Amino acid sequence: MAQQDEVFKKIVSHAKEYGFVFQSSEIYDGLAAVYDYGQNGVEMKNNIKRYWWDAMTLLHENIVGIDSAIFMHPTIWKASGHVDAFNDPLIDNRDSKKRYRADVLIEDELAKIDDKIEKEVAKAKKRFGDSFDEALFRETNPRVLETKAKRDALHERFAKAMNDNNLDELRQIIIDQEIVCPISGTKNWTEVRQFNLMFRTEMGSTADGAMTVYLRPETAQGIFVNYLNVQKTGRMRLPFGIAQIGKAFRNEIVARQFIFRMREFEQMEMQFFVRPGEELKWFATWKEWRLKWHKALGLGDAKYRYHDHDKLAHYANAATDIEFEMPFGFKEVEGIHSRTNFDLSQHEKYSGKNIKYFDPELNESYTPYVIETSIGVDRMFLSVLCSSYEEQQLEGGDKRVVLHLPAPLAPVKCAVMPLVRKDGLPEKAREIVNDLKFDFATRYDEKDSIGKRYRRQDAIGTPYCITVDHQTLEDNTVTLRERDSMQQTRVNIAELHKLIHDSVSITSLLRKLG
RNA sequence: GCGAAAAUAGCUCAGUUGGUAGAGCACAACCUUGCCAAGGUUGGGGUCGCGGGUUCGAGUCCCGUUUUUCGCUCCA
Repeated sequence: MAQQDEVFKKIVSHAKEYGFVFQSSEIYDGLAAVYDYGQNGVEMKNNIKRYWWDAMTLLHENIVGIDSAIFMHPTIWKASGHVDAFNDPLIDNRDSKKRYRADVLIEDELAKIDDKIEKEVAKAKKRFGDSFDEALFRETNPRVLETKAKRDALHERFAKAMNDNNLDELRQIIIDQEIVCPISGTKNWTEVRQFNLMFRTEMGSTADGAMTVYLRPETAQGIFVNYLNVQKTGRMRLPFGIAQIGKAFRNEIVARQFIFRMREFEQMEMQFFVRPGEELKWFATWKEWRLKWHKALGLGDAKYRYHDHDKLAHYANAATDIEFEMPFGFKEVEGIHSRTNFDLSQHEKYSGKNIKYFDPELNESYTPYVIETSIGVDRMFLSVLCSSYEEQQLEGGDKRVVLHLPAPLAPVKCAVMPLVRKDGLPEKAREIVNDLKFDFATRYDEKDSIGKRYRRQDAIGTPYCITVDHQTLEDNTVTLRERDSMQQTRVNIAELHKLIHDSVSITSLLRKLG
């Protein structure tokens, strides 16, 4: 395990050194769990997205894409359950390490004070028997009145703090009331923190007219609220799917492991709408299709496994993860969920609009069931990077660091280099670049020894290096050097385009999917 | 969130009991060689994460803070 940590550290360093991933805001000491993609990272990430997008929208005639806005009507998040599920002020006790809802602790305290009053009343009742005037007692007894005054003051203070969402005040109340942890019995409390999954902001430039909106915590809802628009304008018939790639935002408490868990991340989600009762059949189909998509990259079949959920979320009736073996263990890369008709029903309820699908074959309206496939772009990126990284021992004691990226995902497809920087070889190499650059990400490099230049390309996973030598000037042939095998073949310049295209295009991957 | 460790050049790291910041690689220019990195010359790049304190003097000691990593916890 320690060795694997070392490898992961090297991969993180490599990602930075070669322009794949940088810490966000690095010159300002960084921003926790936020990362930027560099010049090579963005190319690879775009290739991953292209592969997914094309696999969804080109290979399935009943799947179309959309691009919904990050801002959505706030009620959408009420309907989806995101607002209620994560909106509590939480406080930890440092000694017991238990976490409590601050408002519940204070409510318990209020209840205790109420008990005190009731006890006082009960005591008096016992003492005075039948002649006891309870109402009068409550209104006149000084001890009851004093306790009740305290209670009301506390309640008012608490209500105001909750209303203002004043977390410091909530903590101050807990301290002032000397509330102790039921387990440790101590008052060693942390700050009160709002545990809120969603990032909140305001829409509207004037303070009084502003409305609270959220940065979407998932892209799926943008699909649900548009599904009928797409169905009607695209003349879609069930079953059909809507695909979307976009940023999502979650205020994770613990965000860690490089780009595996970030606060701002990118999702590729596809919601597949089916007839009620057919959802489990489609769930099984998508489970299989999605794994096939992963395996076509050739990162190694043994690196994948399913993880079926035993505990299901409130909206699901079946769920599985596709896990990938990262240096820190098997981790979820994609989730496939049978979400029932939960989301669409909720939106129907909260919007008050009829968003049922009219099925012309059955001649009836119903709320479709949904199969969701949801994959994290950044996690996908990390899995590709980790499984491609190798420190290779070569014959003769040499070492090289090479990224065995699937060629269609590589940020640079080919590098053209003159063997020497004279005799017209650079000019010839430039000619080749100027032809290839229209179709492939192509680099030119003439600096340092040829071996060094090959290694530089290995480090960023460039599948092909094309070298121009003196023979090139005579017969228009070059050497084509392949990254993984380091084998060189002599080919005519006219053949380059096809040779490269056949292995670096996204199409070559798609064909494996049939 | 709790606990532990770490932070010095783009990367990997050294820096003695506190005394004027270093190496290798990388980068730039020039020369040389020319098919699997690490020839020569020269050069650029660091207020040692940030803030405060102790001291005549802090990369080094103390406090705080930020970020990262690991374990626990939480969450999908």
